[in-house]
Amino acid sequence: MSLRSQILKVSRSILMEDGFSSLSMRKIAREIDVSATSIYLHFKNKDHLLLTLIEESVEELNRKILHLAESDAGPLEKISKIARGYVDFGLTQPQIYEVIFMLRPEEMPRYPKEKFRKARRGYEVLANVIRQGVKTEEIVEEDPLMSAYTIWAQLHGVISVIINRRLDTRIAEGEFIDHAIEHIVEGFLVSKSPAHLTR
Amino acid sequence: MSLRSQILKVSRSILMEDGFSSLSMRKIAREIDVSATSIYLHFKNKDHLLLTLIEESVEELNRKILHLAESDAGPLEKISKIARGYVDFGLTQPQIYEVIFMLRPEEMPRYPKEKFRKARRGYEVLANVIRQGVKTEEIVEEDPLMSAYTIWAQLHGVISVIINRRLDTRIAEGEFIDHAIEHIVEGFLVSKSPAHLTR
DNA sequence: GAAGGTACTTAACACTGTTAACCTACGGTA
DNA sequence: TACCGTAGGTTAACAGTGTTAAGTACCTTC
Repeated sequence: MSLRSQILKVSRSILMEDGFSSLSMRKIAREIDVSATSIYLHFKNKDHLLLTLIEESVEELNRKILHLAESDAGPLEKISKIARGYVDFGLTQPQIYEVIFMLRPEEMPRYPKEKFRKARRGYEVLANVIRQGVKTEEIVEEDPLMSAYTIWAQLHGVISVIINRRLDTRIAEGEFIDHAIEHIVEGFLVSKSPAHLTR
Repeated sequence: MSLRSQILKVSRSILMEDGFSSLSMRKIAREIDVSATSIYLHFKNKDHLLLTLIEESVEELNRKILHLAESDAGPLEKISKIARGYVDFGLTQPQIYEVIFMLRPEEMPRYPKEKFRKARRGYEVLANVIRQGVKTEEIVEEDPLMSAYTIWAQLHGVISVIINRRLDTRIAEGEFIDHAIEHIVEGFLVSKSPAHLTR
């Protein structure tokens, strides 16, 4: 097992167990029993290490979303499924999700910016599902990309609130997620369908 | 001017100009021309300093939301106005908003937890506007608190996406905000109103 | 066997939050 | 007036952080 992949593995486990704030170069090195500076032989700096970690997770997430989009359900159901899949990913891997979202592209060197575009594929898929629904006239929406983005932003809000423990204790987490997804998906559809209903 | 209020003032300006990551105790002290340890005579630690900073901003935000809720508009319009007011706050004071949302209550000592409840007043106000709309039968919603929370989470997502510069370059920021707010508010209403329409 | 490169090390720099110990000037009291 | 305590600072230090420069072993190729 190469040192590079050991670094990634250990980083991931520290992230999972102790969270982002206690992930340090020296701690990673200590757990592999190697000097901290060795990490710099395999990664330019800490940000690039995190970026690599992110890339793997984003690819996993994209595969998951693509899989959900390829199921033979109607567009509406697909959107619901994708929404739930996205929320699930965020909640089962909160530390990874946190890092994905916390890392700032503009604070990074030039070329990794390209890599951030990979993360966009997720809502390209969502936009395509919406376009598909527009074709079959199940959805009325003049700007699918904008809608995909809006849905995604709202889902991010839901995940973020839960991860950051800002959810009111009076509100049950599961119920909140259900309510929010229903709200996001239905809302986006029905808001465009008065013409549809009055037909 | 007391040292305590000088610390708060300088902290706020560093936060505004250089962002959260470059706000350090030594930097604050340097700008006031005082030793770094002096800060600890007025604040228990960095978290408590940030907490004080947050408290002031949260109170400002609450006043703003309360003011919008007290205008003599209909419940629907009020919800839109509150939504826009909240987004405006997040976008005009991104560093403050970031700190408000990044600071983790569970990583803080016991008593400041109480202070985090202040932040909740914002959606208590929103929940009351919804309840008011339910009374006048302009809104159909069986769980106003849950809805207020859902709206708030979604708005947070919108702000968060913009602040973290995750907005696709193909999408105009202003349009995105309009679309999202419309989506959040309309969606939440219309999704409950098929019974209303088919009456 | 000498040269060169690869993969690592140690030492160091400039930061970070935070604590302990010390100092000093002011106010109240014996 | 002399003492004492406290309020409000100070300096020195600890343990941690990311990162860089220089040095060292070993392995391959000429």
